[in-house]
Amino acid sequence: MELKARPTPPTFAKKSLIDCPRTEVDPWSKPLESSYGDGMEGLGNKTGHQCCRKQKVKRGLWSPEEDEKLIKYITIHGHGSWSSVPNLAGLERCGKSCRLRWINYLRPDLKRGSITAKEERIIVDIHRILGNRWAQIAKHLPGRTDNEVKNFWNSCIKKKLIAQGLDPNTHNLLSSNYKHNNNNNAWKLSYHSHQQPTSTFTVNSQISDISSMVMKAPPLPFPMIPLAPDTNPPLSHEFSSSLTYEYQNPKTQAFLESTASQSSIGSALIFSSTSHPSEFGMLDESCMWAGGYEPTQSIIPEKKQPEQQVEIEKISSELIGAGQQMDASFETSNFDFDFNFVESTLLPCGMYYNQSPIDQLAWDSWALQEKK
DNA sequence: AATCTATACAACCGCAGTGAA
DNA sequence: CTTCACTGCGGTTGTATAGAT
Repeated sequence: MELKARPTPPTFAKKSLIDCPRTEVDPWSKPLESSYGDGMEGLGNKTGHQCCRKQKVKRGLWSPEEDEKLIKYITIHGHGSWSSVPNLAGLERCGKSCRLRWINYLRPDLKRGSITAKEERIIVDIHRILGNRWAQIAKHLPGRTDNEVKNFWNSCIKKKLIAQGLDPNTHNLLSSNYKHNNNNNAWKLSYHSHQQPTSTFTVNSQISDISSMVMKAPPLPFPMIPLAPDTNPPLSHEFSSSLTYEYQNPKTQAFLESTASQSSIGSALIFSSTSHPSEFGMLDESCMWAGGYEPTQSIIPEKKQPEQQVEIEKISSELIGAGQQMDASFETSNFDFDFNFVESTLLPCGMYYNQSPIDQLAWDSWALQEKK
């Protein structure tokens, strides 16, 4: 069997935190040989994996030799039962460790390299709805693992949001609950927050250029972030349940209905509602908010039939062509697909966007960039 | 040059869910 | 119905490395 050659490690320099986008880490880089787990630390270790307690197992970083053994075995035999993999592959590791190594590092379909700005947007947008459900978020990022998403969130995005005065847990404004420290230009939580959420796009537009903003200027002053009109109920976790959010506008609904009747889309769930955007994910597995990114084939499951894919592309292009702007994600009985449009009148998460000339401008320039 | 500190990310831990015995 | 092994997930820790002092 032929194993994939390792790419030549690129030279890289660690960037400053502000630049955040991940450093150009060589995906195949390995620490010094001497640092690999060289003992049988798992033996008799009360805190080790259950499966490790019965046998001698190595722990710590994997050596290239171990990687090769695992790759070779799984490529030929598949993993089957993970607990039997170590023995069959000739590894002194526990099954759990093998599984983790394969899933997070050795799988051939993993995407190597830094997380892109686009992927970052997706992570932020979905996290806003789902919270720390890393595995769910990772499903929207082909080739990325939950561990990777989680690490990126903790080491990068979280800091960016805080630097903008946004609570990374709720994505709401931090206002008085976070105190800005002029010395280090950072926001620190001082007590429980209770604020208005920002619009989807507001967050995205800031994130896309946060490095320069933070570097060259103090953190964004709150007034730059559009606030909810007085006529709206308070948007917070003590949120009024009287307000109902609807995912879909009549125009798109009609369009999809007509399309569904003559295509493979079938029983598309095209309407749902909730009292708060944060509940979108809980409403129904088949309909969730996941706005903020472009229609993309990358999130379309591979199992999709070619004709379905063509259909999706057609719908996406027609919607875009019609100049609609709306964020939405649908799942039909057969498959799911996502659109990126923003129509402020439809989606409260994005409803402030049109009311802010700053955001409108940011949107336009972002959209322009994305087109290029 | 040596040491310290911060960062990124790989790996581990413990828990929950599931299914087979 | 209970037990147990297995798997998947989220939180946390460990470690190599870059940059600062």
